[in-house]
Amino acid sequence: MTLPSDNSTIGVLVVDDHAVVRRGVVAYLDALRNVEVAGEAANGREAVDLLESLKVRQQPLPRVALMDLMMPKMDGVEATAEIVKRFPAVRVVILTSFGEVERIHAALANGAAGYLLKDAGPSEVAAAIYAAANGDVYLDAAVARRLAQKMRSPHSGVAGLTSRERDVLVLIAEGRSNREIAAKLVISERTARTHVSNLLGKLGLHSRTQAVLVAMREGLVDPPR
Amino acid sequence: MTLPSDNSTIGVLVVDDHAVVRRGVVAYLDALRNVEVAGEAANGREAVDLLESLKVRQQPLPRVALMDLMMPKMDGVEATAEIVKRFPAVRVVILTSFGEVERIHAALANGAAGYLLKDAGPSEVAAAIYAAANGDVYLDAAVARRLAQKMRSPHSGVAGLTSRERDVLVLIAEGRSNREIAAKLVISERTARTHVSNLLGKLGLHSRTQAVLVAMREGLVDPPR
DNA sequence: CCCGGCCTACGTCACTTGTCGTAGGCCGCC
DNA sequence: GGCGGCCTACGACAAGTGACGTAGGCCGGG
Repeated sequence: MTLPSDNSTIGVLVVDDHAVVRRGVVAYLDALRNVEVAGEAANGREAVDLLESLKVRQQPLPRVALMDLMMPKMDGVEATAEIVKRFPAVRVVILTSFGEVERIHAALANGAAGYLLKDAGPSEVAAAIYAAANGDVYLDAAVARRLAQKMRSPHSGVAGLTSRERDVLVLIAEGRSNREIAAKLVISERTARTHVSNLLGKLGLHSRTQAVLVAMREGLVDPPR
Repeated sequence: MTLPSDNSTIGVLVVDDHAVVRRGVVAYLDALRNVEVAGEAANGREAVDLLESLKVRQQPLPRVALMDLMMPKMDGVEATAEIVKRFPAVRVVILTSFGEVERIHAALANGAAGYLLKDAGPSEVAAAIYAAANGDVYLDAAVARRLAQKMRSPHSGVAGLTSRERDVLVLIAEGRSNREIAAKLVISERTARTHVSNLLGKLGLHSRTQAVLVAMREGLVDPPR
């Protein structure tokens, strides 16, 4: 674990919809001498608003945001994009329960500076914060492995799909029929079926029901609640 | 919030696969004077083993176990059943992220003494522990509402399904075809289709793909990981 | 004992889904 | 300019799916 290059205290914003988790993270951070909890937020919207209000009051922004994915109001992927765009000085580290390849991709593509799983211990959280504050990117070992795994086989996962095929897959995972998909995407039902057939082939599946599970597993859609 | 009837310290076993969550819960509990963390476990198996080893060494068992659902090795529902059966003195309180009706039912049917959501604050956790220690059952308000809601409409949710139909629904939610379902359940494919058709009707659905989503929403199956 | 509900099973029909091949228009890259 | 990939679209066919009605055996409650 590398300490940050300067000695100043690192402000950290904790974003999670579960109070228990925020409490746990804060407990982790309290044990770190050069880290200070700069605030808490229960969802992405709150986080952005909080940063905004700090900015207008010309108060110092936290250097790092520890953020859950899967929150109401605004999820972590959206919030990351928003924060990276509007507050480039704030480095976003994802801290989430699940390692879905698709969300990992999305988060990193949106400028996340790290990705942790919630079974991480205090030292990993610390390492990720220090890395982020230093401008580095920290990936949980399990996450990195999963990412590398998918990289190696470029045509196995959802990564091998075209953007249109992903659109279709998302709709399949919402329980839509081919007809509905066609209507939503403003294409003919035949074309929708072409996309379905092609994506099933690429994923090595034989039915849309299985496709639903793959879409969930890869984090392409939220589990229904 | 009612304090426990006697003054002795309440031992609490914390069971969750996420270290951060355990840390948060422990932080909650540390603030309660008459509660003591009696141990931690990362899954149901560990929890049962820990209780077992305490028992053989004739050490006092915790009065309450705070348990997550959805853990590797042994999930919370199974673990609850096991603990209630083998260690009746230990009251199990569920503490989980999601309020799926089906799991709530399963957990309570297995003898859980409470059901909390992870967005609960410290006071709710405390109330649930005290209630459990007193022999009462504590239900999170949102959970109770959801439960009551489903009670009122006996034939809308998965509750209206026969046990065989639930079996079929679970297999549908695993992406199985009618033929596979028939093979698994050792019935004819026609019969499997009868069950499918009947359960779709009861749930007000028109395709097995939608049934997958309902099964997930109700907690009848785990989201695929 | 009879009734109701459940599980089993079949036939039939309509519809949906998935496969295969084909093909034109568009766009970006070399 | 040519080539490749993508999106669009169709025909035809096979297979899977879902709806409806029917029916026998079993079991538990009144």
